Amino acid sequence: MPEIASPRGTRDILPADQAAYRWVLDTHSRVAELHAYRPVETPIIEATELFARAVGSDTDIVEKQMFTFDDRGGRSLTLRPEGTAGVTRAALAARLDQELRPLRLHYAGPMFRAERPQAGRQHQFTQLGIECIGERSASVDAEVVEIAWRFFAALGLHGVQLQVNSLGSPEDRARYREALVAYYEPLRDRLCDDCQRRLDTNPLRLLDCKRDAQFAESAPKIAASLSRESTEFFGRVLEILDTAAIPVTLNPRLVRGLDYYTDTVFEIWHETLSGAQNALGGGGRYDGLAALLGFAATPGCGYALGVERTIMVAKELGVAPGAAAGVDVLVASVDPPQAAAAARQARTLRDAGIRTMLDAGERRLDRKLRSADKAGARLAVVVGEDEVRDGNVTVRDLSQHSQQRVPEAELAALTLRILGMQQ
RNA sequence: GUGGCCAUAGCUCAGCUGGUUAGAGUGCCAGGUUGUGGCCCUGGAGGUCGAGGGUUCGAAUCCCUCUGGCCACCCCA
Repeated sequence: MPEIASPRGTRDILPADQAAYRWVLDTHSRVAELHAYRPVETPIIEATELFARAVGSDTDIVEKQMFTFDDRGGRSLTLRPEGTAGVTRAALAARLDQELRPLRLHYAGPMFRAERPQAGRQHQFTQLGIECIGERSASVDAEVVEIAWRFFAALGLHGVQLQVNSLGSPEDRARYREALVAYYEPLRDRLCDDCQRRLDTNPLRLLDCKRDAQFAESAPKIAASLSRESTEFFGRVLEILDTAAIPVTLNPRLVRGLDYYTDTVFEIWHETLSGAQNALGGGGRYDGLAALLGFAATPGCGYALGVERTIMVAKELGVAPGAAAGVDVLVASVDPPQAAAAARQARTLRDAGIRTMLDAGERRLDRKLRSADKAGARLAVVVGEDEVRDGNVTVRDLSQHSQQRVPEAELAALTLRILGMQQ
């Protein structure tokens, strides 16, 4: 019988990988909370309708990338492909925006998309992000971009590049859409199959088609379709970012894949990611989202970043932490009769808050010490016949090659002192 | 979803044009040391050669299907 493997496009996050994940997640929580964002968690499954309405039924995500199934009552559920729709639903359903406005939230967790997997693209991946809900202001947009920027700075990730654009209001987008259709319609026969379809379903996406890039060059620019309000709004966002010394690249062709975006949109790119998946994340303003979900119109702005891609880049740059030792002290018995005594010493150390591994098996002492090394323990406590007879323990410093025998009553205090921990 | 490359011990890989019981390094376990690690020596375990089917006297090797990984496209995290 063949062994059971993890499903296609999924990965186990094994102990050796945990340090890097925690580093990224903890750093993000810290940076977000430094900006007064509070943590929130939402279900991994949501009503399919949530994403159909929020993300847009003509988007790739909803068209072909969702894991959707019926529950026993025949209701259609979907494994969340992104976080903003769920967080917005949760916040507005709980009326949190009526307690505090704007509402600042951060989150992290697994997301699911059924694309063909490859490096940096999995069926299940981890995303973290923030949402600022309830205020339309340039200052909020700049804050959101700045938090992303500061997050990567906190990780020591150099070389991130901010791509920024404005899509304007829904009306602006509609106008721009018309302009694009008017421009592309005469060219229809010369467009690729995908683009011919996009022309009818989602003309904005024509812009980032690589095959038809030649036409995009002279296509109408979105800036020309922006209302005065949106133009000024975007101008203020850029101004604040400039004041904050956050370098941005204006990219008029940047069109985010999700329908709910309005006005400011941005992506974060890194050159070390292979060309196809060069985005660490992206975000923007979504003033129309709440209404799409059936709530009172409520503006919002946020971003989402890929944890696995961030770790890939961090490893590439050599700034990711390696596997962390999971133990401080190994307590080893010498012969079987000392097993109980060794267990007692281990309990003493654990009561003092020291990560302690007990090895009271029947292996030879030298093998036990070898394991202690491998596990990354800094100290070994040897419990043999003599120690038990005299009420002592031998405390060996594995890096100093030195050891001392002390009364067992002093074990915890001595260990804490050597480890540099507070009593 | 479309196209291409790939799949041999836990890991990194050998295995010539199909020919007996599939190898190495490393890791793991044990012995060398009546109780002291990172080195060394010796031995051992570990593979239905990704899975299933086919061709053949004979398949890790050739063919088909499936599964999975990688790459490109699409798009994004």
